[in-house]
Amino acid sequence: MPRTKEASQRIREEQRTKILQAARKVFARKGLAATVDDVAVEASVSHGLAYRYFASKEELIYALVKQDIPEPSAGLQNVQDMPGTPGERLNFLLSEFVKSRQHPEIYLLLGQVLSSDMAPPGLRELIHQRGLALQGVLRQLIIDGQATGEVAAGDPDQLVRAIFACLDGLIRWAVYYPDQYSDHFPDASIFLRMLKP
Amino acid sequence: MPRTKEASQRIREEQRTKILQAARKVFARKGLAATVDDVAVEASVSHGLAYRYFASKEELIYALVKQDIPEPSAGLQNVQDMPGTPGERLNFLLSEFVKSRQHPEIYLLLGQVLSSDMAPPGLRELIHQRGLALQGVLRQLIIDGQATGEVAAGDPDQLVRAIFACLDGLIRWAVYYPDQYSDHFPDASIFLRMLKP
Amino acid sequence: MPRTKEASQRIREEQRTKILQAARKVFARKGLAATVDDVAVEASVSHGLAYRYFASKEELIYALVKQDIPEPSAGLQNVQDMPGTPGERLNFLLSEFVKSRQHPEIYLLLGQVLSSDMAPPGLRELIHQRGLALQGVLRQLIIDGQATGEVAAGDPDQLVRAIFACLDGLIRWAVYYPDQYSDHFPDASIFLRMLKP
Amino acid sequence: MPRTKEASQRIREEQRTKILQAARKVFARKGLAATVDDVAVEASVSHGLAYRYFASKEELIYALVKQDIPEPSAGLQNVQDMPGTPGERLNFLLSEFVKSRQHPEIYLLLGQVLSSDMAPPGLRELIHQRGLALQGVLRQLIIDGQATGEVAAGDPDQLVRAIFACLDGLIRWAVYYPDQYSDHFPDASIFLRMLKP
DNA sequence: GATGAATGAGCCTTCATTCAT
DNA sequence: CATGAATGAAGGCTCATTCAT
Repeated sequence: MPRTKEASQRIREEQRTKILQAARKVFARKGLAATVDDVAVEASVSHGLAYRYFASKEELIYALVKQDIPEPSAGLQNVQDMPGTPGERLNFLLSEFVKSRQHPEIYLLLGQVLSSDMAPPGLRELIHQRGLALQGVLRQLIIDGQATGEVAAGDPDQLVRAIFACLDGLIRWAVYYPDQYSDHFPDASIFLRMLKP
Repeated sequence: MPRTKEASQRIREEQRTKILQAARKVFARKGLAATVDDVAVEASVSHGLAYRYFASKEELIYALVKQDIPEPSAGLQNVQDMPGTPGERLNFLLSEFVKSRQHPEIYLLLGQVLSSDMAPPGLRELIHQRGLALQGVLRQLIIDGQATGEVAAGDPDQLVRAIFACLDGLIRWAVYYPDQYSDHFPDASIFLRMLKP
Repeated sequence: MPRTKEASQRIREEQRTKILQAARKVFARKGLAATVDDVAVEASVSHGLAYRYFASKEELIYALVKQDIPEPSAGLQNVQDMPGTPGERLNFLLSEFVKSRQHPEIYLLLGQVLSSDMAPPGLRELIHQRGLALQGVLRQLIIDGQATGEVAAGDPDQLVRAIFACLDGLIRWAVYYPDQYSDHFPDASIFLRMLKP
Repeated sequence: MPRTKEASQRIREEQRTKILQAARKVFARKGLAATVDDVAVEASVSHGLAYRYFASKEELIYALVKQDIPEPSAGLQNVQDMPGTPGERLNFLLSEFVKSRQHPEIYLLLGQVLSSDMAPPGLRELIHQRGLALQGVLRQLIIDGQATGEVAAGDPDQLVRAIFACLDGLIRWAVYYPDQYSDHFPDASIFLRMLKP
């Protein structure tokens, strides 16, 4: 008597999730050159099983990024329409961003995709687009903040880049040296200080 | 008539340099998973020749990092003993650091080494050590600066990490999007602003 | 209420037959490299089920060939003892052979076994033996026919081989280009012409 | 001092030829499912070397068929324009065909490509086209021969198919049982007999 | 000093086979 | 009886490394 449809379905979802989580950890840390077997071992399954869930290593990476990459709408579009001064909204956006990181590895992963030449085609562009979207929102908030005097004068693009760099670098170091970084992950105030007039 | 000892020696050094430069460019951009042949093609030599200068790919990477990583003495130890206020020395140190980057790829390379699992053993530790050394100097200057009121109050470690993150991230983005970043590479002022009281 | 022994038995035989028929179609067309799953899909069962009826892919192939290969007695031995002239018996034998092909795929399958290196050991020999048996009968009839003047003179072995080649090749083409071949499958007369004095 | 250009070139051609010959033997006998390693072992080289000469197993097969498949012009087009009666030209064509086979395995190989589903795309069509071309020439000669009374009456298409079947099957058996077949490979007369009026 | 032919270890992927349900 | 989740051996392919010239 075969397994019930529901049991089968549940197993498939659990395993898929387990493999994706293993892939996140492995690819984020070791780079996309990590082997499917690395992932399988991390997930405590055989590499063969990974191929029942993902047609190829490339598709596994693709599914992982698609699942992990923040939705562009997740607080970006509507931040613009929130009440409060530009400075307050900026504060909110960065705070949210810093707080929302359950999986800092995600950002490492995105970086790996950007820097690896074996990334699935299209993914690099997607990540780039998402980055630009966030950049755009930040940029506008900064310009608005400069108008109200809440943000220091200066080239807004350079300020945006500095923010991005902070985020990128801090996340990176947080993953590699979790002992020293994770507990005291710099809060949003550090970014705001850069923008203080 | 055989080549003179000197000519021979000169050729060896030129080739070695050519290969190392090619390796820097290739490994920094493609990651350590790039092939020895990629490097050889970039250097316009045969892959076989690379093995006459470096015993293995690992050793090539090792030599490259050893050559490129900033010497710990190169302005670190003695910054402490320079004249001027802590704030002035801090300003000087960061300015030097930003200016000194002929090869921003070096920093990408260091990041590749940190994130790849095929890096020569010991290199990760070396890079980490150098980072810690720079961290230490920065940290002390910040503490001193806080004492003189030139630097904002706050956890010095967190400030150091923010600086590092900026450096790391900005360099990374500068390499990947040279059009947008290289010309206007943020100068030291952006870091100093973070530290402003 | 459990199934009765008889119903159970009937189901087993039906399933077994279904799988064997699927296997014939699949292996004959795709070659022995076709997968067990190909067969299971063709039979509309799970691949797991195939293993309840056949211990291995090899055994499935073995059972299939054993079932499909013409029995050596099926009209061979007794053709020799039939009444009529050798020429008449020859005519009868070839006509029977051409007519008896419900499953031309069988012959393709035999060819696949002969040309694949993953065929169960012994099967090749079996097929070869059966071929030789048929050859022997044919050969004797030809020799007898030559004695009576019904068959052209010449090396009987060469004539036998020509007949075999015709059969083999025609069946093959009939399967691959059924539109052009099946309807007008050459009848026995074509073979007889080769033997005409 | 590197090898001279000429020596390198010569080696490359020799090795390429050696690998292609090994591939012919292996693929013709074992089917396209034979491994690249089978080919490499037969050629007494490493499998890695095979990949320096052919980008993939598929391309190896493709190159092999392209090299081995008889040119359509190689005696087909011009047979039509030869002097002599249709019967004489038919005789000539078939004799040439039988004689020209240095590598009877070629025909097995073509059959393997037709019956395998892993054949490079386009190859099947090519082989089919070549077969049809030969068929067309044969068919016309037979029709002409029937007009002059040199060839037996009957459906020309059926006669063509019989000829093809003989060729196909005889070649097959010649390869599998070279002891019995190769020495006494049926000459063209056997085919002509089938066409005798 | 320099080249590129050659090898084989290792990774991606498929599929025969097992087994829990 | 039947299913499909799971495993691992094996084959396609890449690339670090060696070595004859």
